[in-house]
Amino acid sequence: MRVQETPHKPRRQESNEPRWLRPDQEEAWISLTGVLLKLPFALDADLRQQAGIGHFEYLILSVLSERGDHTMPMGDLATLANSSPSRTSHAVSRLEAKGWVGRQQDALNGRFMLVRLTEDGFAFLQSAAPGHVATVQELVFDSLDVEQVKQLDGIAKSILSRLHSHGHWPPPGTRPPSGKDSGAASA
Amino acid sequence: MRVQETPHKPRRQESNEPRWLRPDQEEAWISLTGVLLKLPFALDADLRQQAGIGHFEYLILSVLSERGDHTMPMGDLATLANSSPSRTSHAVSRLEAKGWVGRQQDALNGRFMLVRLTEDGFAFLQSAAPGHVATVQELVFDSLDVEQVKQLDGIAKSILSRLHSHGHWPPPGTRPPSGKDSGAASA
DNA sequence: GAAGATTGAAACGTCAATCTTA
DNA sequence: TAAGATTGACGTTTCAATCTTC
Repeated sequence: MRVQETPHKPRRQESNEPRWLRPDQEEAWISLTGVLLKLPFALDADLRQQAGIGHFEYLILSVLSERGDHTMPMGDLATLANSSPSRTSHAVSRLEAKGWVGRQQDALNGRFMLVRLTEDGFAFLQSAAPGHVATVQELVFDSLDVEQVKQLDGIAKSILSRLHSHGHWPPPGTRPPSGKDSGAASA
Repeated sequence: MRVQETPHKPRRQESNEPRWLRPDQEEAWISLTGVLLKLPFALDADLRQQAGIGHFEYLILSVLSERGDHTMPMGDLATLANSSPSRTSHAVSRLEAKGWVGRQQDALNGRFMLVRLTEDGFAFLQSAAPGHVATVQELVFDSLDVEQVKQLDGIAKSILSRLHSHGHWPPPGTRPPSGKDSGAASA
């Protein structure tokens, strides 16, 4: 960003005046951009090295593991993993090839595809989790005090809320989540 | 995420006890993960639709435009764009194909490759900037008060600082930035 | 026909290997 | 031989088109 493209708050656009960023917003935006580009890379690299799996695939296993029966319909999985149906389906295919998840049609409604975490998948997750949690602690939380953690949560939730209400999410091809699960994977 | 893989703060690892996340950290982490996955997608999609260019390529043009001569060595560009030399080189090639940047060897030291924003590239940037800035305002800053902007900047800078000091950045193949430009693209 | 999910091709990012200049 | 940069192959993500079930 350097979002304002600042070189010149150029000649105002003839028609309607653009709203440039305030200096403090500008600075925060540059910092945020750094996090947006670097942190996912670091998480991915670390996880891939420690566990041979990407951040997003890990997230899928993690989401599944939180269900009592370790099973969830594809669409809900996509929503909770903050992703598109397509991306989720591809990732599930990869995980299936490793034997860590299985697919089966929903017996009650054949349109739903149920994704299930296998025992091997669960065992893998258990082995990978401590290392990943340690990395998250080290990279994100060790440097934040209790107050900042609360602030971070509030700020992130504000942004996510805007994203949804202004139609920048979800991506095309997504169905409205079933039940009360709207918005962020926030619980 | 759901980083703790919470299903079970399982039997503690035999050797050394993993540090799970506190509940407030857990919640903040889920929120942050949502931002990490959704915001870049939204920025990319919006920019690609409004201007036919990706977020990262836009960032490159933007960084170049801030130099008085609209020119910068490849390595510095990579650092300021929060990226790897390889990714930056690929992106510059794409921009070059569009005629928006040019490459030329540094006359004084032939190892450096100077990247220059062309007039067409600058004109494009000027046309794309207002729309992009408006999106950033809408998605990120419209919902944050002055206090939160300051908090966000502090939190992001803390995370970036950790990333660097713990060796999770920069990516392999990067040279130490020239001069005082270490760390985040923070100004 | 609409909802849910998948597929394949194209675009992008990463990694390791290579090339060039100093 | 080291620094800076590039290249190509490979893996992942996106987008649009398709398939299946209701």
